[in-house]
Amino acid sequence: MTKRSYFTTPIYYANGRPHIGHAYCSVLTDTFRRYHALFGYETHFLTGTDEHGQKVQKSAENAGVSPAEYVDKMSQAFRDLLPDLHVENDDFIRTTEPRHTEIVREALQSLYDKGDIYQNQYEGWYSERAERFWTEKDLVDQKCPETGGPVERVSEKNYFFRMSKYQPQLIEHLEKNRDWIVPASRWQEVRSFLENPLLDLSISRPKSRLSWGIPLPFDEDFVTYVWFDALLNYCSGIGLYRDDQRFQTWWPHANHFLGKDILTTHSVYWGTMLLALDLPLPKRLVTTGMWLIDNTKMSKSLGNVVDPLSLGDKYGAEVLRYFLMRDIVIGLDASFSEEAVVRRNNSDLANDLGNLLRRTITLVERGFDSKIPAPGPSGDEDAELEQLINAVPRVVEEHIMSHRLHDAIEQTMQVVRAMNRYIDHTAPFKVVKEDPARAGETLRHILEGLHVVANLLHPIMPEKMNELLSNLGCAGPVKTAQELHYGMLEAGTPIKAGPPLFPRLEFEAPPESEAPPKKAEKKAKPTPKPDPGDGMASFDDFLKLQLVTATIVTAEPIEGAEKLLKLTVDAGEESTRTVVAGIAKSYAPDDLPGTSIVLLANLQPRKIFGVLSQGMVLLAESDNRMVFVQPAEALPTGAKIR
RNA sequence: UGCGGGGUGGCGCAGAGGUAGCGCGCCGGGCUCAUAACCCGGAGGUCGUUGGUUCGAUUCCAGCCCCCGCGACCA
Repeated sequence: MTKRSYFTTPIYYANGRPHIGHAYCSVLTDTFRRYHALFGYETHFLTGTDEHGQKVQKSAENAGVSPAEYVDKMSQAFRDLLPDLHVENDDFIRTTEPRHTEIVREALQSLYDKGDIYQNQYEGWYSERAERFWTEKDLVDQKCPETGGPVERVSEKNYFFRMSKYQPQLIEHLEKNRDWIVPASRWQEVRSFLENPLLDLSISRPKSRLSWGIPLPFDEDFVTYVWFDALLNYCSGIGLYRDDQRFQTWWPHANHFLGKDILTTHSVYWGTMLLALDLPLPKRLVTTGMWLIDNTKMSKSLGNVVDPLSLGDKYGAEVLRYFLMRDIVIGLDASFSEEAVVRRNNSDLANDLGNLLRRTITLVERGFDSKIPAPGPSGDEDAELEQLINAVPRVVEEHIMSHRLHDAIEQTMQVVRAMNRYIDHTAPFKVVKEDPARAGETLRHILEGLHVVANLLHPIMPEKMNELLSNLGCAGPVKTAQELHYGMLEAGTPIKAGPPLFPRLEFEAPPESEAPPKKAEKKAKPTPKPDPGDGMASFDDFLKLQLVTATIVTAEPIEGAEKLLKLTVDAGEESTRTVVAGIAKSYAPDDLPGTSIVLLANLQPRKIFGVLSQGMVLLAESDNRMVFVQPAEALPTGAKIR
């Protein structure tokens, strides 16, 4: 029976540029695909971009182009990243392609026909300004909590997917398949999520508000929203409803790789969708952790987004791949730093592997006319090394099949370390003078070991390992790991010396951070992205702030909040404002009325603890005490501060 | 208060019911074929804390403390 594996990454949302997280997931999936191929599986690898939705529509508007033009460009950025990272995908799907949209419509229609999609009135408070609905609870003084703008009661048609109907079946599947979700802790998480009743899933948006989507086949005034649009790519991409044989070939062997942040959508939403569609569930969900930057989540607003392309340029795609695969345990978070990349390159790749290759080849060049030495007398340590070399392919296979990639790599590198020990102990560089045949035999052992190691690391660093294999006089990697064993190199084959395979790298600290951050400072919130212009605020920047004097009229605690007070302030306007301030630890509410303060009047309103705060009170902080900033003498309220 | 993830030698991380491992770094030695690489030896941990289950827990359970992410205590 043919062994098969079908691999997917999430389709990436075409509303931002690729970052290290995308690169990681793509490389990880690619690595597993290559390992499975090495272990005798036929493989198929699909990735792509998710291109519909509000954000894309809006970004396109902002950019002054059509959504189609916009996503063409963004999708290309993701597509280009793949070859740069030596990712070899078989297919790249875009959710705007007819081969996808048609399937989505057919799937929706079939669910509609069987009654799993139903229409219902959705009633809520719609904020024109925020372009979204709020529930009664969200509202603040009957205003939009985000913008402070008006909301209106809107009742509109909406289509729902009967997700709740499939909850028991999904739970059953989960219980019967303990290994459905990797790692096991994530399986637990999903199970506990399913202990609460599922709600049905809203899957539509009226075209009047969102035109950039796939129209519902049974109601063209609506487009489908997110779930059916995006998740179904995993099936449309392999021929669902179009090429049954192809679909049957791959779908039962689906391995979805995904970040832990989208586990619920993939296990619960996608799971129930498939049950409703009478399709089998994917074989496995492999949930990855996140790369943290300086122990903080990477985010645009912090300005710590790591660009995989520049890193690839700087250190080489394959060094980056090795780092990403080696320095994180699948499912756990790890912290990313360039320094760590350099360290990993130098210790594992340059010192251990590259240097071993180098010294071996030099010895073969000098003592054996650059040809693989003929077998010679064996010594005490030979058998042990041979055994190790022959065992490692199966060890790696076992680890890979249980998604323990870091163990697989570690075990492979152990062979390299063992060979460094071996070459030291057998000392061919010495022995060659009195017993060339014996020296040749020891070198053969190293070359054979390198051959096996190169094949086993090939899924992680395909080009570098091809180079290594070519140094050993091999045309390329083995077809499958089954044939991989000690003794595959032919005596007399010319070996080729090349430049160092993995040069040592120097870590250059970025110019800014000459002082490493102190431990004590770690607690401090990361500072927001510095302005491009050297951290200085321009005069114009300052003028944007409307600072005025004001007087506190009333003050009261906020229920449930420890540090917050709700203030009513008079800023010289026709009506007073409500402002929330974090001063409950420093001031008693009763003492506050009449206090003059400085108010930042044009701050974006924000709902805090159910109270809409319209502005910010300027405070100075000292010893954890918050102290009002006040004018030096009494002024009328509303006086401008410049 | 909530949800999730953590607290293991100087640093970065594995691990798992039976008296702790890996890499880096550090100290001492060796080698000279090699990319200041490689090899040998060494120092260094009461596995956050307190109870419980157990013949036995760092590994299981409960409480507590601390850290990180998300969220309503940030405006």
